[in-house]
Amino acid sequence: MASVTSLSASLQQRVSAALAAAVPSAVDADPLLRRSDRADFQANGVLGLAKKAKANPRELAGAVLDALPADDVIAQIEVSGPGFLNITVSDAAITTTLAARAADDRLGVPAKEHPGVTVVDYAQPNVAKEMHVGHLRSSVIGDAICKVLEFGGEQVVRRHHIGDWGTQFGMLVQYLIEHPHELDHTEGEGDAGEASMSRLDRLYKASGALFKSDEAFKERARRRVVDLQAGDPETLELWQRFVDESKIYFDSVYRKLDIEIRDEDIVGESGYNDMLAETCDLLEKSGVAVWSNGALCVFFDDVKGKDGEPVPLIVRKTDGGYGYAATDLSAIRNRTGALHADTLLYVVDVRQSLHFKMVFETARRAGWLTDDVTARHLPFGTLLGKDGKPFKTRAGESVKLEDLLDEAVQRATAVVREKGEKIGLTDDEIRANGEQVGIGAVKYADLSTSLGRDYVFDLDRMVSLNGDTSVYVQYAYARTQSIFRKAAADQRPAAHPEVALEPSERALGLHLDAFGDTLAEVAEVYEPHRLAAYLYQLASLFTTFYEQCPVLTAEGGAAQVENRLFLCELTARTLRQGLALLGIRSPERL
RNA sequence: GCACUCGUAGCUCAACGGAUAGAGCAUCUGACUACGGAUCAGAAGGUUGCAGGUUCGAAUCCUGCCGAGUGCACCA
Repeated sequence: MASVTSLSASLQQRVSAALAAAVPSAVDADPLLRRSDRADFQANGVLGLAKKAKANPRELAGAVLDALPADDVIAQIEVSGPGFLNITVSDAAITTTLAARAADDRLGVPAKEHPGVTVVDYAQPNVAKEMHVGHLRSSVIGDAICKVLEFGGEQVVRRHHIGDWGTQFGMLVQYLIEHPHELDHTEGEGDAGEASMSRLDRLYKASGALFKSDEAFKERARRRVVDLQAGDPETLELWQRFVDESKIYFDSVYRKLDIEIRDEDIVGESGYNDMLAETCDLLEKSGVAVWSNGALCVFFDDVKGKDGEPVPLIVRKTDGGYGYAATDLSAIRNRTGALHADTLLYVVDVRQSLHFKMVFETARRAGWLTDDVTARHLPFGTLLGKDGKPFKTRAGESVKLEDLLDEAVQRATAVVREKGEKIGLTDDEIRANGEQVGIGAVKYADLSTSLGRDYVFDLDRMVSLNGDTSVYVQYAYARTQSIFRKAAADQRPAAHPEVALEPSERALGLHLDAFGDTLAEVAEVYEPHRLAAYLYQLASLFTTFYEQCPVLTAEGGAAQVENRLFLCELTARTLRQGLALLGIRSPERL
């Protein structure tokens, strides 16, 4: 259980010290150490420093070089170009560092000594409604962020802010009262989630139609909303049936998506009902919110509408009802208060940016967000079809999430089967692989592009199993396992620092060493696509190594065989761990 | 109208102020009795929307244009 300092990090420290030795005023100067295509690493920091110290950059670089002698770790160091330092590390240093990683079950990745509490708000489907592609991104990205943060030692509280409250429940409950058996389960129904959804959908549509056509029903539905908000027990009980029924459905979709949603983490909009009145009260008394046209509002200097008039955040509506801002603000109070969060993350559609900006600002004015608390909206873009327009069915409806997942799995299974039969997989294995590959492909496509942008959802491409896809990464893992199955009993992984490394081994090794640094970066900026890029690169470096360096039949003798097996093993563990953090499985045979 | 986001290879996307802007797909050329080729090696492909500015150095920072998307009082 020992964390390992990466070669990059230790070089960073040493170059920094050398900079300080050369220029005493540069105690905290950043050496700007980066990977390089001209050596293993390059330090760019000398240039800026030379400017400040009014020194000749190349001379200064020379002075830094003198303060940084070659040793066990640094095989070579030279001044290049206008004043870059190119650094090459020794083979032995690479192998030794990797051996330390292999000896740790966390691959040498440190966990925070003083973890904070981060509340992540993600995966927020709506009760009584079908889940569509829009729910995919929040769920997949949120899940990956939670896992990466948790791995880094952070205490993560998941919150699924489901849409379980609002005026539409008046209509639904009233309809259920008048048609009491519409949510009853029938004997021997197949897919429980699907059955639940079809009941809810039927009821939603029927009640909606009645609401439009029947004035008397409309009126009864309105009165039912009042009962619901007043906490009438019978009404609440029926409302709860909708929530419970929906959870059966959510559960089945999330199981398919291979994302764990725990019941205690589902705290929907209704979960903050008890706080709404007080939230408004506090805002009004503190003067943060004021009454305008009968609504309780918060105004901002820089938020104006089309007519140039200021547009407020409405916490309480003219009819006395609470807007969703009241709910979001109450949730913040709960999260910073009762949950002691010091970071709040919201994995929510980019279209709600302005809303969150206003909510956070309001919370700051009210003192519910202090300087010690970070609140961040992590906005994701819209899914587009191949035509560059929002992803819809031909009929112009939003695509059901389940249909999309089913199709991905179906296509993946077809491809997996073709290969699987050649290598003798059973039918069950093929089916399992099809799910892991298909779902992985969908998740990877979502996680490999930067968050904020819209991205084109092209099932053909992501299940085509070529190029920058999860399957390529999964396949690299399967190959490592294949080597181990093939290895003789006396061929075991073992690090041999004395064995010289081929170029492709060095490249693989240096990249393996960067796993922890990459995770730290991802956790800091909340950008899972950096991890996806890292894993793709790792898989790519591995296949090059695999091609160029025979493992079991290495010519350098037993020590080289062991050392290469050792590289394979560390690669396998790193790939598997990295994919797991993205919520993607690693089949053993593919 | 105002605000936010974004314009990078034919297409889909990367790039923490650093050297020659990188991947994948598609195209072209090579390599298969294989530690399982779902692979690899290589080629070609760019005025980073345009114009200024800051800097030793800009896709990245600043300003102005052009273009696209999204949002803008009681739905969440």
